[in-house]
Amino acid sequence: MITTKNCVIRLSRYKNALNRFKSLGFVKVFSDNLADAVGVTSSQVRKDFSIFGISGNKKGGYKVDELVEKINIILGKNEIQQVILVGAGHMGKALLKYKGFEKEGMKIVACFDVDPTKLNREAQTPILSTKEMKDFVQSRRIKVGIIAVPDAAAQAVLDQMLEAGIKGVLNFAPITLRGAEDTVVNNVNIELELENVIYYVNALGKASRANENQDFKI
Amino acid sequence: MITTKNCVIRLSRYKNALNRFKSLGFVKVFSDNLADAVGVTSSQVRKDFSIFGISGNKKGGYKVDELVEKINIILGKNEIQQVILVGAGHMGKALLKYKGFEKEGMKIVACFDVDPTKLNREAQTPILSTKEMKDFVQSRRIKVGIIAVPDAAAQAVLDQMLEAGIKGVLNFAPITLRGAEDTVVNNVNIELELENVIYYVNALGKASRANENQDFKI
DNA sequence: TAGATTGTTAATCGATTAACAATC
DNA sequence: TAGATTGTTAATCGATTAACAATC
Repeated sequence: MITTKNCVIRLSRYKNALNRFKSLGFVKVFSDNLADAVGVTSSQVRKDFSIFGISGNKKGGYKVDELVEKINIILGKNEIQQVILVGAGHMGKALLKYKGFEKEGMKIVACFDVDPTKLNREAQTPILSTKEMKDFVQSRRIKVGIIAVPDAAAQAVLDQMLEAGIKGVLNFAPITLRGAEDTVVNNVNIELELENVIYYVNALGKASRANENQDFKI
Repeated sequence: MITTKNCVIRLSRYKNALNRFKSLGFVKVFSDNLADAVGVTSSQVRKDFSIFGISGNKKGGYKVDELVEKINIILGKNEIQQVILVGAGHMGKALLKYKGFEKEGMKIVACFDVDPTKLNREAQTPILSTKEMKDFVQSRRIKVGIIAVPDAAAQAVLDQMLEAGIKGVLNFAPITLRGAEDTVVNNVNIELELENVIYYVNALGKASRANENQDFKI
């Protein structure tokens, strides 16, 4: 099975679009509907589905319920995914309180921090000492973690997580981390994303001032 | 000038790597050094630079200071970029307190929320009523904003921002927003990013259990 | 100079799209 | 059936990489 990063991300987007279709009462959808909703071509939709072995009905489109179910299985959403979080700073706390994860079947089961003043074992999601992380991860066989620590600490935290048995990491520290062979690290660099927006705003501004829009492609 | 999304993002990464090289005392770097630091090929580095009209010295590599300066100008980092934030919930507050933006010459100058209990005009970064947004944006000619509101409110907030004159938006609401012709919307969907990590962890797990690693490409 | 590195062109690679046979 | 839609193959498009002349 050859998959590409983009096509997994699109699968998540199809799922989100399908849930919206479902709440609108749709029972079946065509590749065209999904394409419009996600902003891709219908060829792309059918191609993506064929990569993951998802098939619909010739002429009949796809049944929304079945399709959501198939995608959820592929994305591992048929069971609740337990995730740990390292870093109880501003970003970490925001993630802890974020409702979106549970809605999507992902649950932060514990948070870890090196700062003793931040610990709180009684909280709904306990904030524990980073020293306890390895035991916690191993006893619960947790495979996924989130890093929300300052950049200077991020690499060391990643090393500790991988050593504890974590296989996949979502990193919010503004430094590109790279994992080992059989692990995944997904870097979300907020500064960089904002920088990117600023670049295009300036580029668009220059383009419109010079009437050269056609030279810009975003 | 034909540019691609990826090549602007790489430009930010080069800049970050260069700052690290600088702090290590490097005066000049070669395309090879940057390639290693960012995880691309040296061809890619030189190609990217040529797209942006950045040139170095044949044989002599690139002078770190000059290169950083050139990249900063391209990315619009030669002056402080004023940004507004809409949404003073958990994520919004975390972004307000986030130190990384100012370090990178980007400053959140005001936050807006519809909830009157959240307003705080005296805070270091004032939290104002969303009703005041348009005036604020127009009088200060602000072009960039961040959305950190629940998904159900996101589209309406985007419309208000564009109407006020905002040209570029970084959206953290878990719904893909699309802007108008001459605007940029960059969607950062945290749920989707975590979902993506989970997919690959499961895929790697399956691959290693089945000894089929060669069938997976990430 | 000889060796090394840039800048750019051509080749390769991969991802997207168009087209269409199969078929309901 | 006729019309419409899937699933897949082939064509296209764009991005990355390799190669190398220029040159310091």
